[in-house]
Amino acid sequence: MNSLDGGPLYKGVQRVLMEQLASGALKPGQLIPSERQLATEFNVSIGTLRKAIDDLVEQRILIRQQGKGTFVATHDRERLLFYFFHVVPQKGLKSYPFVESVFFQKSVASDDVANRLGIAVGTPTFHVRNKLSLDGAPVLIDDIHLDQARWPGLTPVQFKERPNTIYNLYQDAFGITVVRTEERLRAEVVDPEHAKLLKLRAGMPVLTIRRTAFDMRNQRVELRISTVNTEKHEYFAELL
Amino acid sequence: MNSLDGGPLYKGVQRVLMEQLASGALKPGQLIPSERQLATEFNVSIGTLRKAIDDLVEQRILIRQQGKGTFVATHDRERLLFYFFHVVPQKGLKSYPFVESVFFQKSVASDDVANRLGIAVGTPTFHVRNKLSLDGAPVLIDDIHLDQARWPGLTPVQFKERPNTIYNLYQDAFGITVVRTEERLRAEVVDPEHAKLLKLRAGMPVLTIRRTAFDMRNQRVELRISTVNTEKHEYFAELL
DNA sequence: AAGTGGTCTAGACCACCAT
DNA sequence: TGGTGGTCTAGACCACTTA
Repeated sequence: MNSLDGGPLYKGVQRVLMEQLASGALKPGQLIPSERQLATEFNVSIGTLRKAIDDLVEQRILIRQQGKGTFVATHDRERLLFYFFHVVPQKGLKSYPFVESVFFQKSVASDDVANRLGIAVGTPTFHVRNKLSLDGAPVLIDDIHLDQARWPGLTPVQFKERPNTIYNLYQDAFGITVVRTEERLRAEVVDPEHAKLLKLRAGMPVLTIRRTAFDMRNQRVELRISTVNTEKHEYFAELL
Repeated sequence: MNSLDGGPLYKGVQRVLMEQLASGALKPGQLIPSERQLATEFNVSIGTLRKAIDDLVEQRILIRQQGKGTFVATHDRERLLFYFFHVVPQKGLKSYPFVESVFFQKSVASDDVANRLGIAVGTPTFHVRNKLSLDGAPVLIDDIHLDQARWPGLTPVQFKERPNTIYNLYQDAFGITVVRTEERLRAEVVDPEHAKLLKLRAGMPVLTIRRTAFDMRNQRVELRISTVNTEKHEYFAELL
């Protein structure tokens, strides 16, 4: 009776749960009803209900904790470092970056930015630039591009005085959760502006990462172009 | 009775299956017994048996086909292109690379190679260099390093006249299946030898990918250093 | 002790594939 | 038609957390 059907039963349950998550009816950090409760609510067996949740847990949208319950995932520092930050030292252990704001300005979408965000060229955007340091030295420049229409009233203060990660800010202030990203990497000659910030000589190679982030409804919500000095660091990925 | 226990029952079943796969008792391409059969053999319920297989299917070690059965995965061209080849055109569709052999020689492990393969410096190795072209132009140089002890009797002929992928050769000729890789990427100035092969000017930036491949027993079996011209192509990764 | 997720059972029925 | 994997049920019991 709970509306959505068509395919398998557990997929229907999954869609309903996903919609509640995407709409904000279930908020990040919140404890969701127990499996037994949900099973009776949806009028399915506990096995089917668990199967519906399994996928969401695998996508790290929900987090199961034995004895406590199932929670809606949040974007904490740890999650960022583990799943969304792929620059590591060539030697030594991964660590949290130290972030400094370079600027926050209004802009309009260039050809490249428009294409990657799926908006029209010339659409008003925010352009945020941050400098990230690892082990005391600048290693990475982030150029973040956002559609103004999707982030009404976003201010530099929010960006600069945030205690947590940027994805956490998106989640807290706008109810938008990044669940998936696509990254495209190239080797390029460093741009003069970036060279200065990274304290790199002109003409040196840098790694550029163009990352498109998607929310729970699979909409593009952010384009981030990272420029990385890979003299002492590198990009790491584990692939199946 | 089937030996291995300790944790959950389905993990035990999984370990036994995994051992049969790693030892070659179950070979790539082969149809494994049906779930009902395995369930009675292991003396577990069908649900538990399925749960044991679920993980292996997710790791793409087994492939389920409704109505037909469950098969041991093979390294065909499609799998390679989809899961182990991440260089795509900046514009247009992904395509199969055209591979040419540059050389096949015996060598000894350098510092870097030894570290990444987990062997001692100076250990005898094979060093294979291939040139890969996309859309008619050379884009990528692969430098493959293998521990001679792990690949006894490997010949250039096998490498050059192989109809399929290199991972397929490993599987057919040595019974070694690559199931997981780690990749580390940097931007570097192109090396003169590589520049010539890629028809790149000296001093241009290239993307280097250091990939370590692991088999089913989680042993390091191959180091592949790819040097990529990213003027018209790029490295693509989708991340959760 | 009560509530949660994690494991396991012993089936039934469906969808798909080969013959 | 018979065999396969895919879905679903209605429980039971275990491991863990909190009070």
